[in-house]
Amino acid sequence: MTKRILSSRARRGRPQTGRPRAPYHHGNLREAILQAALRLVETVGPGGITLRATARLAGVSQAAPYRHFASKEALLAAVAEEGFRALTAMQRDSARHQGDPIERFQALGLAYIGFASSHPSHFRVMFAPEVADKVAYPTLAKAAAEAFGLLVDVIAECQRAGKVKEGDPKELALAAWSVVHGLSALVVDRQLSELYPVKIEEMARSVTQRLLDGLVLRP
Amino acid sequence: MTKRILSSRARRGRPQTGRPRAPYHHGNLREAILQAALRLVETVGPGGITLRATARLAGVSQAAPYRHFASKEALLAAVAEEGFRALTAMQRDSARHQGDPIERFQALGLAYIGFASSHPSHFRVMFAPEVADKVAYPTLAKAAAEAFGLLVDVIAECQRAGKVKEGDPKELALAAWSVVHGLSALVVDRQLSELYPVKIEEMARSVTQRLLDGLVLRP
DNA sequence: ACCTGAACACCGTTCAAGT
DNA sequence: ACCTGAACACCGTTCAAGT
Repeated sequence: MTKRILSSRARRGRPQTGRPRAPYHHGNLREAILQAALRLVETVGPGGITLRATARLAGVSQAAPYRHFASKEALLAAVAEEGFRALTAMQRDSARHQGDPIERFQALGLAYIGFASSHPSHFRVMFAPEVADKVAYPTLAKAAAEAFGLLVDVIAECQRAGKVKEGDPKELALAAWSVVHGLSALVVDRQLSELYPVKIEEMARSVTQRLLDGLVLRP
Repeated sequence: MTKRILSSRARRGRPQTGRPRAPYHHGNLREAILQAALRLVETVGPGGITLRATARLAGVSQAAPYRHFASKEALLAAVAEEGFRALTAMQRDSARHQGDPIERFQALGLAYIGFASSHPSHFRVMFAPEVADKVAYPTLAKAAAEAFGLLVDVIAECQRAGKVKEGDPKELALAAWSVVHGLSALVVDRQLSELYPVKIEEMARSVTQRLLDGLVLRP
């Protein structure tokens, strides 16, 4: 407790004598606050990300974030948006190296679960109730839709190549999203720790395989 | 704000003159607090369930809950446990009426998604990070394991009836759990509102069908 | 034995005031 | 135009004191 006061005081206090102060945060305070929030998510978890702690970490007063974010919710929405961007990038990257569309499809799923298990707190913020209102956060909605779009596209590709059953690719993508999201959520929420003590990657492969067994066209 | 103060004061104030006070909460305060928390979860959502509000609703002082719950986390764990019990009951009930094991299997999945979509806040508490530590809450872990056990049992039944592929029923159950949990989580976290505007039940059927296509034995 | 009141260190948010 | 300080109404948690 005492420790916390001291450290926060120290961090947010006036700059140490000798070091000149940054020029009143030359315009990119929004970015600095967002970066601070992203750092907090990774270090202290979703519960520890408070507006005041973020401001402290960014070296500004507790009221300063309100110049750039309407509320804590809006800050969380920005954090979530960054998460969807990172997820999309990871997925795109892992699919790029696969020649076969079925393998690209599986790579997307594995990358999704990989992102979730390596960034559990960030993943949780992406699906937190606070940011569920997509109408209020259209750029977040767009970032989320882009990740989903990757799946739909690859499934359509598989169908064109005659490797996956016919049907609305969006519906198939929803089934696929449900499995990988489900496993990710169970891992992130630590529901599987004792129930089934195998390695995550192994589970991911087995679970996506079960799904593929249902989607793949058998000659 | 003023409204909130008044209403909380009114609720937690001394009993109105005329009505005799209950006999110092004759021993079932734990139960009363738990019930208050369950009511709060349904009415104000997971974010609104605070220890102080729960105490107010139960008509006791803010410190009273600590006699029965070690922390807010412990209260949430009790709420989550109740949730798993209710889920198990709903699932058991919906499967009871099905003759065919495959249909029982599908009924379990539909009941899971049904529970999640009709009690989204409760569902969220059941998988909240605060209660993820199963070692700290063994009775919660047991309640959660019981729900999973239903799935494993039905899958084993399907296998015995020669209707589902061979394999570790736990592994198959994990795949099944992932799909229904995934869809439930996406629904609860309102990820599907615009992406795919069909009714939840329809999605549930389609998604579980996709899974079955992968598990069912084809002659 | 069980509960209350008051206190402490936090929050999110607002708003007048400073540069 | 952008940020700070102080304030307000909340929290979770602790602890001496009451019945």
